[in-house]
Amino acid sequence: MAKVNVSLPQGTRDFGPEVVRKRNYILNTIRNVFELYGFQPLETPAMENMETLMGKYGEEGDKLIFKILNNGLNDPKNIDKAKAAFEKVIEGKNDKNLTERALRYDLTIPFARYVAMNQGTLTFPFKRYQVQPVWRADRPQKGRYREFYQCDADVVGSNSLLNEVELAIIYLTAFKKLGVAIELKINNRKILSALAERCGGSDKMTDITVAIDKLDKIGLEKVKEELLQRGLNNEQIEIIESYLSIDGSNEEKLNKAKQLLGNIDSGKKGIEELETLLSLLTAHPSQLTIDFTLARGLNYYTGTIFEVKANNVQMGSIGGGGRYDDLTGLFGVPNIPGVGISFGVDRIYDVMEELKLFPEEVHTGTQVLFFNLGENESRLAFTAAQQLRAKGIPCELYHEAGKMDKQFKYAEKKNIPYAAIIGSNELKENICTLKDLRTGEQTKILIASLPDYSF
RNA sequence: GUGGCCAUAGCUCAGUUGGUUAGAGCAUCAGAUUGUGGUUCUGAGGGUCGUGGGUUCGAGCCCCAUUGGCCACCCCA
Repeated sequence: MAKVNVSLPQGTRDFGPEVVRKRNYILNTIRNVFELYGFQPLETPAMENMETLMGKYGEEGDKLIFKILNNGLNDPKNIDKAKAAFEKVIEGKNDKNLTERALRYDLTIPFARYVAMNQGTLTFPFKRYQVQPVWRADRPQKGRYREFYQCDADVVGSNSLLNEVELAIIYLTAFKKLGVAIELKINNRKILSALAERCGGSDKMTDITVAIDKLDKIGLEKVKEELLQRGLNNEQIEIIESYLSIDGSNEEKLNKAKQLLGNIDSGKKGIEELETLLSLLTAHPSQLTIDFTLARGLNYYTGTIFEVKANNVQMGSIGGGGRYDDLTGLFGVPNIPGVGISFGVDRIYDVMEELKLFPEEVHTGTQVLFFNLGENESRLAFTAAQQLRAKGIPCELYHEAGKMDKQFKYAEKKNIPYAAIIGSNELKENICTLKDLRTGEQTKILIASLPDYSF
């Protein structure tokens, strides 16, 4: 065998037939739930103009954007410009003479761009879902890839909390259908901003959220250390500590939060929103957890924030989202509020694989394999196969007359449940030996009645 | 971007303090078996030991570099 010396770019993967079937199972399940709630599909290009993406994901995010080199850099008339641009890029600045396009980093910003561009023609509230790959120049590790799919649903043009309620139910419904046990964590950015206000100023907001988001990972002491490093004083840290130590049932947590932050406008508003949300979701209490330590990295969130954690498995969040007041403002169209959620498809796949949650049926494609046992036999088999296909039953005719041994093994490997054997004996009587390969049982039936058999 | 561990057949892995021709299981192919697979038995193919350099009489093993994988940090889905 020739030595194959090719490889894949770091952090990317091929998806073989089995894997694609499982992935489609996940995606179709989620898509169906989206459709059920009136969301419409949208697709945007793999690449965007650099300025659409830059500066939208924070300093760290900018570094992780995959940039696309311009064409024609070696053209003599461009060489000087390209060299100058390269110098600038080395200094950490982008330059259009070297790169003016980049691969999309998430689906939310391209969506905001789309809404901004089409605001005149869209019917609001506009509800869309989008399932496409995104790219990040991150170093791969467990549950983290350089190319991965996001599966987002957003509603823009509505301030109603009803949207949050529906999105929460979409999460719960989709994961229930997939058989994945989850906890849906909820918090509200307004509460976090009230906390920042109590600690001396809204300019501390980012420092506080970044630090407390790590609580479950590094523990309280380390969080306090980090807060100190980020320039907060002991009095302020004490307030944050009392905030973080809030525990109990959702109701108890809300009461304690009221005592701490209820006299600040944004805190009061945030707590009210959480209360309303919970009161509308009373049918699903056990999976909903208020988590005041939940902060979410993306800074454009302004209200409710969500995060989905799978139970019984070591894995980062498998979904997240939240409300943003003014995402399209970035593209010159202010005052279009929105709220959205995202499913981490690749991580959901890994979780389902680890917990063995894929149903048996996802493996089967072809239902019937017609054996090829000679020229005349296969002609008849071919006709029969066409009749089954006309009925919508996926089937195959073995590609050449070969040993039965081989044909059985082919069926076994492809997980085909039925073998239809038409040999010289069957040919004479116009019948077919139909064998169920899972049980080993076989029956003879008329070829003419094959399309009516319930496979 | 920073750090740790790893890389031997298609896959999972052995390979002794550096020593002759690098092994096993699974998988593949062929035969035992001319119309009944999954079991069993027999046999075969398959490797410049990730790549490049170095040390040595001699390197799969030691050293350096490089690429890739896994894991942690940063960040995130």
